[in-house]
Amino acid sequence: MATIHDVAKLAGVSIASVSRMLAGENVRSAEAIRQAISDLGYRPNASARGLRLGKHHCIAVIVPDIANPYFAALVRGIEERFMTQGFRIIVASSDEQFSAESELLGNLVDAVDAIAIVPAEEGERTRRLLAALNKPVVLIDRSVGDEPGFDLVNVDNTSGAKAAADYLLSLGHRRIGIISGRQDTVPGRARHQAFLATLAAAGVDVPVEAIKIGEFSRDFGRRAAQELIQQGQIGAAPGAGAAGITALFVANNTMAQGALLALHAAGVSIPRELSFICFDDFDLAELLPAPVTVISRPAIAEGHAAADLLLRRIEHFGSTNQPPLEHKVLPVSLTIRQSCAAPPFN
Amino acid sequence: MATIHDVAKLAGVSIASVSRMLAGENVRSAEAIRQAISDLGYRPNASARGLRLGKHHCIAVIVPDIANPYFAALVRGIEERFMTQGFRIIVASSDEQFSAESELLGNLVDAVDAIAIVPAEEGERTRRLLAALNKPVVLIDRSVGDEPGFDLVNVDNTSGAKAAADYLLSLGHRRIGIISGRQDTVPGRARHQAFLATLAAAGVDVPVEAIKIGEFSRDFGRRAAQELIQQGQIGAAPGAGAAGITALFVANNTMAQGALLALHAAGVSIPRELSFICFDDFDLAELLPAPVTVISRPAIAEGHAAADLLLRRIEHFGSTNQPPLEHKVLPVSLTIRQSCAAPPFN
DNA sequence: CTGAAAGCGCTAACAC
DNA sequence: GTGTTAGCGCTTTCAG
Repeated sequence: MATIHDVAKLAGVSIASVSRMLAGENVRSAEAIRQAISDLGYRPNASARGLRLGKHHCIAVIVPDIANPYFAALVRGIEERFMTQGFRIIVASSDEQFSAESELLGNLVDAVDAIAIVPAEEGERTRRLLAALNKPVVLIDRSVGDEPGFDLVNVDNTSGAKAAADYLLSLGHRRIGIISGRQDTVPGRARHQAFLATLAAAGVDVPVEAIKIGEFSRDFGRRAAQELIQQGQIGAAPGAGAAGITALFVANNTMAQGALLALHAAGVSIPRELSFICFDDFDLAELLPAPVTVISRPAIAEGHAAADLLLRRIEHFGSTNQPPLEHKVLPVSLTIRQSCAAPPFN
Repeated sequence: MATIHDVAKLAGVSIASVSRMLAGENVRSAEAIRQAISDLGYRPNASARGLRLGKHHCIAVIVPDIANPYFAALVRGIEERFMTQGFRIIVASSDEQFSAESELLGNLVDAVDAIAIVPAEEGERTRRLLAALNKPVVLIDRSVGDEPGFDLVNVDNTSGAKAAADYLLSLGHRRIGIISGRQDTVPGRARHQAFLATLAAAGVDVPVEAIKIGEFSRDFGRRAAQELIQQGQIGAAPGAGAAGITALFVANNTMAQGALLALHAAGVSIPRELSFICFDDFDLAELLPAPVTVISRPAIAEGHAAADLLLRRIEHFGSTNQPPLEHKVLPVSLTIRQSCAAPPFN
């Protein structure tokens, strides 16, 4: 690999001139240097530059699971923005584990200029971990306490859950079930509470038997739906099911897929026996026997927004006038398809 | 950030001793050093180490599109292996563009020790580009010419396509259509040819009107299916369609999703009017009105295999006795669900 | 077993 | 405008 010295020698100048030209300064023998650079196929050594400048032009992106389509799209959005700015992206999956996340962060801090993260855990220890990094951080989708102290991008979970509830209500449903994600996360809590509050405001109470709370995973979604079925909440014989629910809200796509799997296996007909609505769109949602009505959110746009916030903060990092903390909330939208209908008589 | 000097001073030794301890050598004051390290929260600076050693403990992973679930799973597999070995992963999407890929590679080479890549293009110029990197490279899914000169991991496309053809044949289909991906790629070619060859061996010819070849994209899949429908190959009135096809093979998941969308929009009933089978499993394939029968491949395992090959090559890199080039072919399997049936009478 | 010192490739004073 | 030079933090000779 050619170094700056080789270039300087070939061009007949000092290494300083080469370095300057590379930095965009005016140099007399610019042409000769350019020539030498291309002759030698010289490219500056990233480690040396990183060592010298304390900058790496590299961002760490940590998500719970890169194989989850939502996170993949999010990463894509972040990538799109940063690549055009000459930054590299290191992506890693935390597996929803604080310990893994903490280890990853430990390995990556020294190699990156900033961190974009969907934290595995929203507790105080995550906030401390992140703060200790002493680097620009942007939180995505989830927060870390009420006063995170970092920029934050997420979607309007409350409006989304409210829209879902209003829609179900407008269809005439009064006995509604809900499968929610972990309540120690912002999306988990916001969606759960907004949904129930909207129903409550309309005089509709959700009995505890019809509330399932657990991991944001396909597996939990499936188990929760199975329980609902076994309890007779869903799919009881028509007429007999006065106690059962006529509609189900599921708080994210992975859980929804699991629930759909269980519902399908049990032969529950959607929307005839049960109206189904969930948060997050997913691939092929429109191809299902009853195309699923969803609250969709803009994953790629979230990635862009997060990148923009981070870029701004990187720019001002170290200087005294930090831009104020920003919390960007992106809108979600109700995509009506065919998984919801008026409740059956009984 | 604490440096090795701080640690040395606190432990009352020279920086050399600290460095040695870190390298695993025996040192008298190991205990004091360990203490100092943890007191200061010291972690070696990656750039400095990279500069000094010419190694970065970092791998570049380049895929066409990280938002494609197959590639996301592949990346996950690679990640799993490397993370436990203390390597970082830089992921980037090439968008199926040689130019983008080439630029990415240019930006990344100096920062990584090896490259895992699903090349956007399989031509000679990609081979040259990769060879010029002078780093360990593993090709995944696609090759770069007949003599790539790199380790390669892919799946048994031929057997998979053959299995699909045999299955359709065994069901009694004789008029079969195919939607294939770009023929300048290994998977595109292998699947296409094996499928047609298997049919031909059974005396079944596929008319040119029933062969669609294009991008491996959802969009092309949709267009191809639409054409098939418009041409009267699919969905013609029963009895009238002696010229139409009774089964369709689609060569990958994204095209299959597009085709399914078009078929669904046109009201084609699967498998009553048309049997449908495709390469690659996809999320929720089992939830569709007619759960899709597929040839599934082990994305995560491919990632593991690629990582293992690369690890081995990194280890021996520079030494004289290079391990021989390896081409690892992983098996695929036919997952029978309900999208295929015997052809309708007419 | 240990410390001093050289140097990886680069940038940014500093002096001209 | 230009060249010289001092490190960035680390590993690794080389003496001891």
